[in-house]
Amino acid sequence: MRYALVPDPHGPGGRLQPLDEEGAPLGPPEPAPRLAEAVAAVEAAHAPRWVWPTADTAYGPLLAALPVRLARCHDLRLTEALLLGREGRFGAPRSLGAAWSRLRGLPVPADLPEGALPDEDGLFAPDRLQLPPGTDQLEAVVAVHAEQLRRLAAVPDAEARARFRLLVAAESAGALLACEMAHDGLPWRTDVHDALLTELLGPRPAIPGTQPTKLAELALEVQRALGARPFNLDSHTQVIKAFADRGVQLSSTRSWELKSVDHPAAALMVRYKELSRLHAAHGWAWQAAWARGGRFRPEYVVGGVVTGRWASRGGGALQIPRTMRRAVVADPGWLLVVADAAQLEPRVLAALSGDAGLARTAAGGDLYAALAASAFQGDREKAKLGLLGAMYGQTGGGIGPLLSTLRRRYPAAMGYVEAAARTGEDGGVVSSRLGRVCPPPSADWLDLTEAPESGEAGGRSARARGRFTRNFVIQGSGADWALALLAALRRRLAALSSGGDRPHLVFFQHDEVVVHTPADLADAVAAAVADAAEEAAALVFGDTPVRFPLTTAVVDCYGDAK
DNA sequence: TCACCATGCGCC
DNA sequence: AAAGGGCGCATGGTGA
Repeated sequence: MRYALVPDPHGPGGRLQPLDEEGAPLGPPEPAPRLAEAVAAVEAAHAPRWVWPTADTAYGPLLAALPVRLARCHDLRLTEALLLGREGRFGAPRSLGAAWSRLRGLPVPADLPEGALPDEDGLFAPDRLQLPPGTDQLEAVVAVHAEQLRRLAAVPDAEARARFRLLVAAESAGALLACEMAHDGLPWRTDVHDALLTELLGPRPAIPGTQPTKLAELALEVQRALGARPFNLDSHTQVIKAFADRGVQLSSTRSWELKSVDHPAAALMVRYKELSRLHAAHGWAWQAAWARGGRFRPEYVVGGVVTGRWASRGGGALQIPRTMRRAVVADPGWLLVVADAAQLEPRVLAALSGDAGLARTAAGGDLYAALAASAFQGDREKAKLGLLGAMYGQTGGGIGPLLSTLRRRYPAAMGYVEAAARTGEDGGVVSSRLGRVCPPPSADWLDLTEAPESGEAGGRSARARGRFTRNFVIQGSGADWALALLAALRRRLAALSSGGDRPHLVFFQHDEVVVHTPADLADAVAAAVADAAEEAAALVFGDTPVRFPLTTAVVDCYGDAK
């Protein structure tokens, strides 16, 4: 059973309507003055698939008042985007209003900029959904949903259709989870974070915005070592000039270039940049903005990356420096289960391409070691560099011989990524395993000023797009697997409880999950993660000898995991 | 003054 | 000859 749900623009109410599996109404709209209660009752009775314009507008605001977590949903906006890509209309507006307008032959409104809310209390307002004035929101939800189900049924080839439906379901499960993680937050010990910052940067400046003492001292040391007048170390041009004045030519201030420079100021400069970045990106200002009340609450953007990876908005959730993970500490009586997929992308390549030889190296624990043993005389570093280079489209850096070896030993795997690259160079589109389609060539890829190179098809930008599509099939299919993992894990975690407390996912970063759990459930959670990983592999890749093992740690502190 | 771009670096 | 994918964010610098 399915249930359409729309919240009222203001207040705690909304409307529901039961639907059959084809999306046809099973009854009239049901007004719900207290939406959370009505939803909880329906969930208990039917556990339907909830259909709404977007999870962040319909589910997110409901969470505080909702006594249960909902099992399944169909997010119209995310599904619309997936369908549009598949139908060759990548990037067309995907709001409820846009989908409704296409259905009715009306002018299609452009999407609002991501994250731009009209105003605080306009969060659920119909205008955010871009519906034409006077349109009944519930009617639009029901109609667009039914149409999406028809479009899903129209995907040719039964296997591709089944996989694409899985993608739609997993993407929607991700939307539920993203709302829940934003609501629950990642445990963040402000005092530990403070101590860490103080240790590295000196005491917290009394006046916010002023430079911490250790940064100021380092700046002076750099200037002294260069015998320079005071200059702004945060300005590339001033730094390059200061070094040039001492006869050190820099083409940039990148740390790898500074590290290769033989001058005492260079090392100091590198240290300054490291600390300065920490201060700017994850210092006290960041803490005040994002990590108050013992929780870091980032906003995740499901499908925010074209490959299907998630993005985040505000707080740099997916770029927390490793050193800062020390501040992520489980609540008393709770633990963190940290699990990350070991060498996900090469395993994805092995499973996608069906390369029997590569699959053998991916049947056990350390893929790179197995690869090294069979093709690189045991040199693990070479094996890793070569395989990563093949997946990213790298050709320089002395990697040529490694690629030749791989091409000889693993022709199917290398052929797979090379075919994807050729498709991209020729202007075509490629898909992930579950059927997420990459964007077509855009103006970015068409550099008309580029000089055509003799005897070669396509120029620099064509090859750049080839590298993009080459990587898309891997990164996108890895994201498919991760979404399936999340959905499976979320379902398994919902079945666990200890004295009314439940484990919940608190962090997800491409191929890594963190579960915050009552301590006595930690082993059960670890087992659930392992089971979910296997389920994801079977769902996404079917019958494959490739294993997708996880490295799992049960810890008090995120910084202690691996 | 504001919007935008370039640089550089954190994560995968 | 050389040629590495995807992001978000802070800062300085530029031009309208």
